[in-house]
This record gives sequence, C-alpha cells and structure tokens, in this order.
Amino acid sequence: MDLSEIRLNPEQKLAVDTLNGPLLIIAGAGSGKTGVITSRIANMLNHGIPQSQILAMTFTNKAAKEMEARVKSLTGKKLTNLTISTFHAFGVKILREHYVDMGFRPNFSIYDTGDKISCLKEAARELKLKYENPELMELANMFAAIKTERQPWDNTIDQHKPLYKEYEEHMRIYNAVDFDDLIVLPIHLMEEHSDILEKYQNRFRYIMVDEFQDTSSIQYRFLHLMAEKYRNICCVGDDDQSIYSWRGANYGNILQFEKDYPELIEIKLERNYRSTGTILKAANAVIANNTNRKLKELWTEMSHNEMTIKHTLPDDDKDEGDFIASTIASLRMKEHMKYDQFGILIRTNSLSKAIEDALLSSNIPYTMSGGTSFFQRAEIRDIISYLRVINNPDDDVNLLRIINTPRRGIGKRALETLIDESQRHSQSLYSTMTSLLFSADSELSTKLRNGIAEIVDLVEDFKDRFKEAGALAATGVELVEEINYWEYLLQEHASNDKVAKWKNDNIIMFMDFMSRWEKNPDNLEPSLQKWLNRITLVTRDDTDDNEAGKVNLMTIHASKGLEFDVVFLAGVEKDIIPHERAIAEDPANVEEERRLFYVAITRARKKLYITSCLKRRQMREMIDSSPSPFLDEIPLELMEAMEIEEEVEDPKEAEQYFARLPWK
DNA sequence: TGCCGAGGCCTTTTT
DNA sequence: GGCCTCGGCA
Repeated sequence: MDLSEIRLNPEQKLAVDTLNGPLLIIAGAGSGKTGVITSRIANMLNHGIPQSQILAMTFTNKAAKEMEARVKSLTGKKLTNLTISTFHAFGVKILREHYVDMGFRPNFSIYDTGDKISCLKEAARELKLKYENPELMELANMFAAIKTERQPWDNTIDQHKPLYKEYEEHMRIYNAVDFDDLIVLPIHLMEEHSDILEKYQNRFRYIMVDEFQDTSSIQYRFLHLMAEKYRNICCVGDDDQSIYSWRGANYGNILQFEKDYPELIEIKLERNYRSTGTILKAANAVIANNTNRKLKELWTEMSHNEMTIKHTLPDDDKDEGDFIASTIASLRMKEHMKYDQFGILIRTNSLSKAIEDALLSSNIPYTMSGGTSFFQRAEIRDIISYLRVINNPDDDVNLLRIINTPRRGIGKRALETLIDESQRHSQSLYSTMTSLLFSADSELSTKLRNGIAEIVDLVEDFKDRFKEAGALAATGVELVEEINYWEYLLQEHASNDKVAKWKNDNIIMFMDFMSRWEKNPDNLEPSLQKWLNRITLVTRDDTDDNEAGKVNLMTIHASKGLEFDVVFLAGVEKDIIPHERAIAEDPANVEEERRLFYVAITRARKKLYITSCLKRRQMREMIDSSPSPFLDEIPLELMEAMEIEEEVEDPKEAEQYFARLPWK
C-alpha cells in the first residue's frame, strides 16, 4: 500500500502533514484516528525521520501491535527501530537499561495486582497488623494513588505510612517492582539524572500519544519531560471516551497540554466513517447529557436504509444469552455475516458467564478478552510462579506460592519460622533457606531440611537450564514434569479427574504460547525474564490472531478502539450501567459511566442490539432488574422495542411487554 | 505440625 | 461456583 492511495479529509490531511511542533488532535469516535496516526508515522519515515527517533505510546499492547502492522503495510519497511509501546512496557525498557541507577538487580520481577496484595499482606504480617481482604485492596489503591502523587499524605491516612514503608522495603528485598513503579521510577531517574534525561530526549525527538484522555497526571509528566526539549509531541484523544479515571486517568491533561505548549496546533476530527446515522445520533444524544466536555458533534454521510437500534427485555440472563446466540446464528444465515463481525459488550466480567454458556451450547466460536484471563487461572499462576522464582529467587511472593505446591512438608509453622528468620536478617526467604541449608548447626528437622533442599536444588538446577539458549518452552515442559504437577492435579481433583485433565491441558497450551513466542523472529534474544515481563503486561490473551472467525465477547473497557458490524450491548440495566458501586463512590461518576455507554454504542457500524434483563442470577439467587436510565437518553424514534420471537404469541403478552418499557 | 474438609465470602472497569 | 480460612484430626 502507498500513502498517497489513502484518501484523507482536509483535517486528517493537516494532521498527517504536521510533523513538527506540538499537535493536539481531538478525534471523535470512528473518525479514522488510527489511520491518521499510522499515516502520520509513515509520513515521518517518508520525510527521512529515522525510525529510532520516533516514540509512539499506546494504551494497550494490542493497539501497539495493530499500529505497527499498519505502519508496516503502509511503508513496506522493516520496523526494527521504531518504538511503539505502552507506557508500562516502555517503563520496563528503561528499567532494563538503568536498573543499577534505580537500585535493582537485572532479573527483577514485575508484580501484578495479585502479587502486590500478597506482598502487602506479608508486610502487614511483619508489622503484626491484620487486615481483611477488602481493606488490603483499599490500602493497595491508596498506596498507588500516593505513589503516583494523586493523593498526598495527610493526618487521615498517616497511620498507614509504616505499612507503606514496609511494603516498599519488601519490594526492594524481593527485587520486585509494581505497575506504578514502571511509570514512577523512570520519572525519578530522569529528574535526578539530567544526563539520562537528555539521552532519552535526544533519542526520541518525535513523540506520539494515543488515547491521550486516558493518560494519568504522572504519565503526562513523563511525556512532558521527554518532549520539552524538541517539542515535537502529538497527542491524540477524545475527552468523551475517557473511561479510566479510577486508574488515575485525567482528561484535564488535555488542558494542561494546551497550557504547556501554547504554540500547539489543534485539529478536530468530527467526521465519522464508522457508524450509521442512527447509531451516531443516538450516541450524540447520550453524550450531550454530560457537562464539561470539549464541544464537538460527530456527523456522517453514511447511506440510508439503516436499521433502528433494537431493544429487548429478556426474562433473565439465560434468555439474554439465548437471544444473542440465536440472533447471531440467524444473521449469519440470512445476511452471510462472519462470526468476527459480531461484538458482545458487557459492563462487568461477571456478566459473561450466561452469555458464554449460550454461545457454547449453540456451538458459536467466541473469544473472551480481558478479565480473569487465562493467565490468572490457578494452575497457570502456579507454573508462572515457578518460572518467576527461577528467574529471581528473591521473589518471596512467588516463592511462597509454590514452596509447598505440590506438598513438600513445609507447612505453616515452618514457614513462619523461616520468614521471621529472613526478616531478622533483612534478606529474602530464599537467601535464608540457602544459608540455613549450608550452615551445619541449624536446627532443622530432617523433613524440613529435605523440603528446603528439594526446592533449592530445583531452582538452582533450572536456573542453569533456562540460561541455555533457545530452549525456553522445552525447559518449561521439563520443569512441569520435574515437579510432578500432573500427579498433584490428580490428587487435588481426585473426585473429578476431568478437571485435572482440563487444567493440564491449560498448562500444555501455556507452554505452547511460550514456544510460539520463542520462535517468533520478531522477538530478539528471547529470555525467561523477557517472557515473564511480557505476560505480566499482557492481560488480553492475544494468541497470535487466533481470534479470526470468532465472536468477540468483552467488557466495554476492553472494546475501546475496536469496531464491529453488529454490536450486542448486554446487561443494560439499572445498577449495572451506571454501575451502582461507581455511583456510590461519587455520584459525579455518572458522567464517566455515560462515557462508557457512549463508547459502547459507538463501537457499532451497522446494527446495535441492546438487552436489559428483567431478572438476573446473582451468586445464588435471582434478583429483579430493570432497564438502565441511560436508555431514556436515546431519542425514541431511533430505538425500537423488539420482542423475542418465540415468546410473543399472545397479544396480551405484547401489551404487557410495552407496559414494562421505562419510557412509557 | 501438616493436611483435609467445611463454611463463608466475593472483583467494577486494567496496565 | 470457586477460592480462602479456620478448626479438628492424624
């Protein structure tokens, strides 16, 4: 493909041609944003800007991958030096280059939320504090806010300072960093070492940021640091699609950007190329209820003979799933649509269950991305923990997870003694274990000594084996055999060996991912640590485009940036969207929930189906539900109530149906 | 002291 | 429906 073949409207063209100086692109949903960004990069390359000087920041790894593929097809060039990365992955890159300056050893671990909670729990135990899980999660969120400077210490929370300090100390001992560190540590590094800052400024003279509305204040500070000198920074965003404020996203960054770079050029992309007029009108009407937004109105020249938005009220979540499955099946038959043209969007992961059941029983292939993904399954986490410990034996959190899995006779009591011992010496558990093992006079019971020796031998043995080049996955398979994990699974699921088999299959699949990653020529010098870093930063299981030919089921959050010909928006009910907990936190959150609803609607190209159940299974019981108040914001003429076919035989029933509609 | 079974509880969204 | 915790047993 050639750049000149791409037809751009005047605003898009201006965006693509403006290569120097600060640029702000306000890009409405479906306005061809990705095309503009990739064309702009291609244009830079055509103008002789070296790949190595370009840094493009994206929000997800998936977006990064897609962007790279599109630039590749536009330019036909090999992109060995172009950096397209998420903020977090870029942080890892800097950490890998400068771990010494930051006080880490080379094989550092990256802790995800679960590891973080475990580490916090350990730290609390050390201080003889006991917290319930929800409290720990609250503390974890608070500490994240403090670390990223969203919240200062004050006398209402100062009591938690010791725990915070203890947590940080543990992380140092474990040679581990958390997600926030990946952003914060590079900033500190650059602020403290002007030579390093300058190195990065000179290296990346052209910076682009996608999904700018979802950057946090601290991420903005990072961008500003990097871009200040050459001022070639282009931010692309849409304040109406800001849906990550709970994670620190601050769309006020758009205003800050205008302040810091008063010379910037601002371009608005308001022409929508994605959706039908009906869908667009509905989206515009919904988002118009938000205050405090940059004014823009999307418009389209899409052809007519459009379908209205269809709304149905299934009796319960099972009916909802069945409705979606049968509609997909019939559209596929009647309109020859392919599975991957369908997207099913949900507000929370827990809503997926009933839909998945329905898709499965209708034999409709699907992928569920995000959420409790594959990598979170207990058996996969176990194996990952082994790999983490082999890579970084000081990683106590992961060592604790596997030290007695499968059973090695190292029980609770023994562990407590070991942990106390390591605390006394301010060293990691593993160091304590090795020194105990080699000191002759330690009073270890034979049983305990054997258990410890077993794990230490295993780690030392596999540390070497993994270092041998080119055999990551093969060594992984050997590891799984060595620890007898299959035996353990059988034992654990003695009553149901189908489960054991299923879990074992998952591990085989996991090893297969590893093998494919290892063999991919794009991954230069694959190593155990690189693989581990990668899988902690990738939640979405992007299994090398296995998704083709499957229906896409995902949360609304995960759908950002994607589009589908047909979208089903399920669970559009009171307390689900807007979510009750979001509103309970702060009633003002209704605006973000509305943006979420807006993002969901604008994913649809041609057809949009909305479902609201009247009852829904929650945990054990059936609870009553009612349609979301957001539905009232869609103009009546754009949306049509639709009966679920088999059910309405009786006119009376239809009458009742209409009586139940919220706007009647 | 380690292991196993019973009972309670829950995650809103993700790098 | 599954994971974690606690209490009793070997």
